[in-house]
Amino acid sequence: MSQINTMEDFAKACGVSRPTVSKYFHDASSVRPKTRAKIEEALERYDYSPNIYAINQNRKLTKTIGIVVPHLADPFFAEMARVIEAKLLDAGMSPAMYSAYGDPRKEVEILDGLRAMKPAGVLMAPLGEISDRRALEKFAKAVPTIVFDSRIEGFGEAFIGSDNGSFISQTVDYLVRVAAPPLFFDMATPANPNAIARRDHYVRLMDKLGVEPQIFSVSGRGWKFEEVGFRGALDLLSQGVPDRPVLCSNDRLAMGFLAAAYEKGVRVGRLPTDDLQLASNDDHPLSRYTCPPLTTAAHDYDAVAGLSVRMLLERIEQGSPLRQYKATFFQPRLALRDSA
Amino acid sequence: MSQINTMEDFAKACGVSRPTVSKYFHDASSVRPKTRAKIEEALERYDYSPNIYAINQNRKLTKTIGIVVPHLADPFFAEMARVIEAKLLDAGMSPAMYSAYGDPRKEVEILDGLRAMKPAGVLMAPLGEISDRRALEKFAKAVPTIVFDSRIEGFGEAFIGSDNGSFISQTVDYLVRVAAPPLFFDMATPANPNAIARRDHYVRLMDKLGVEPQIFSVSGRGWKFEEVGFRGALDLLSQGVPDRPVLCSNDRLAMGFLAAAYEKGVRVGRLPTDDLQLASNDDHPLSRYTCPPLTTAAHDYDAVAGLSVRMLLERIEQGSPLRQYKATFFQPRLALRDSA
DNA sequence: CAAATTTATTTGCGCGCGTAAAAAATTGTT
DNA sequence: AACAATTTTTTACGCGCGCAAATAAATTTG
Repeated sequence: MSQINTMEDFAKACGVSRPTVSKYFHDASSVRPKTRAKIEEALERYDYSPNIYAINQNRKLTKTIGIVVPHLADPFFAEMARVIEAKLLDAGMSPAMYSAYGDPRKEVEILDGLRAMKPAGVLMAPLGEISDRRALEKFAKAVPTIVFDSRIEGFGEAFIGSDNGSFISQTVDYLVRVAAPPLFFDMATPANPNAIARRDHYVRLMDKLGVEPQIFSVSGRGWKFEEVGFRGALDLLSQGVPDRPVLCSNDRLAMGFLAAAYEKGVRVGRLPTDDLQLASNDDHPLSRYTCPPLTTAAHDYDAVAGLSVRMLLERIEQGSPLRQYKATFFQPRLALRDSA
Repeated sequence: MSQINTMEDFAKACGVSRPTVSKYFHDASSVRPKTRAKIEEALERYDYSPNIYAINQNRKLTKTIGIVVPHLADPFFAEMARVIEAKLLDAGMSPAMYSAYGDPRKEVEILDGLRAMKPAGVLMAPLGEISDRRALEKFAKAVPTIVFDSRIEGFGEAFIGSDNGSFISQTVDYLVRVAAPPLFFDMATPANPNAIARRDHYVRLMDKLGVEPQIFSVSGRGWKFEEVGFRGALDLLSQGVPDRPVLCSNDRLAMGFLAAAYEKGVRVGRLPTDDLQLASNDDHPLSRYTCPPLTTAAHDYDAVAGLSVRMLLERIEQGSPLRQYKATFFQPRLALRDSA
């Protein structure tokens, strides 16, 4: 045998029949140990690997799992995608990662491309308000889809995310204890449903406390949150230092805020000598290394990723859509650091 | 026609023959405008798309281009991958992104998987010293590979990156002008070839200046550079504030350093009232938002990504390996901010 | 050791499309 | 209108493997 190109060739080289080799590649433990040894021995010598295109053409169920996030250059989603990918690999699946990079048209293109790949399932965090809802729903009808982080009603067979209400109530409660009801700092027109929910919860919480909600909303679009936070904080601080703590909708805005405060000479921190207390949400991977380190409410990355993967795999194994839509919200954990 | 599943079905629905439809999908402009109109009209009504597995099985040359980076959760590589992906999409290719997440075994697995996909080519930033050199070289022999950012000798048909010497000489030169020859702060055993080159250049430069090189190397492995920088700086600063500026090998280490300085009450900045000047390299996406904003040498992200893509596409079109290995190094640009 | 059971082999069809060659139809040219 | 040049159709084979049914061999059981 000069050159091993097909499974036929390879089977001959092992002294085993082709269907048996096929079975082996589908599930190595499904053939007798002796046969398996023969195959794996030949595998060493010839480094043959089956043609994935021929395989996937004939299998109705691919081993591919799509991971779709709104923006991979956002460390939160990068970290999320990393954890999910690792868990999928552990389960023997082939993850394929895609990022819409903030563009809803790109999001649809990704789904189109994904559908052509006949994936076993998809784990997706949609862009949010700006997503093409109809396209997403149509996709989820054709491909088992579990949604994480950003919920869109009517899309996907299940949702796994974090409890925005709890984010806000934990951070607000802490700030109230150590200082006063905070000013809420966010983007005026956020695409992300979590951002919207957080603002709503803030208002509700202030109402409950009998305090007038005070919101500073920064205009701006896209995913340059640090820049938005920076501009907004510059604007806010030029009107004087707030007489109460500031709660940022998310850590990336808070980082921009910190940069602006630094530039303005406003000392952020929890000590009596500091000018302003600042808290935030998400526990962005870098929030421990800001100056000062951010007090923030932390996502349970691993729990969200873990349950998302488990639910998708169950759904796939089961072979039929989940009986009913189920939304799971994990509780954040307060990460007390020095900014508030 | 109840359901359009195959190209055969679709061709019938257009009133065109199957080979013509096939030709259309390969190159839409290769069929007569009238025929093209017929096909595109039917495309609207039936939203058929050819089976990618069947296509790729029969084509020797896939349109897939692999993008492989050492760690996607590092904003530098996330940004790099984003730009490269966009450029590939513009060129009509299908990018597939992979991250080794710092693990050399994973890097090899990615390449194995990639080879099975018969990609037209691959753009790769290898892990560096810890990479399985032999596996990489073997891969590059089978698949057109252009290497970017981290150079490994003997691997790939070309290299595009940034000029480490120029990084160091620009930052050092600036620090010498405004203060004094800097202390160099880096990781003791970096995997990345750029880190090694930067330290070498620093030593050479100090020699040229007739100054004793002073290096503070932090032990630590992996990709948690902020943490390493933080620990190292805590250690360094506990011995007293250096009497000269500090130059960090890269921005992520510098961010950790800044956090440590903040904790220690050491004021970093360029003003006379500050205690320490700190400069760095890379122009990490967040380095403008640190406190103080980092003075750093900036990669030309777009130039590196652009040339990498162009060279790979040329190589693919040409159909044969590049006549000779060519390494291109772009000049960094000094980003003067407030940390030094 | 024979029977029952598990596992492997043989055979052969089908997946959806690429592609080549020859024949037919369409278009452009004089 | 007649011819040449281009484009499309027809026909038919091949890609590498999944998968199913029948048969044969190996293993386990009594």
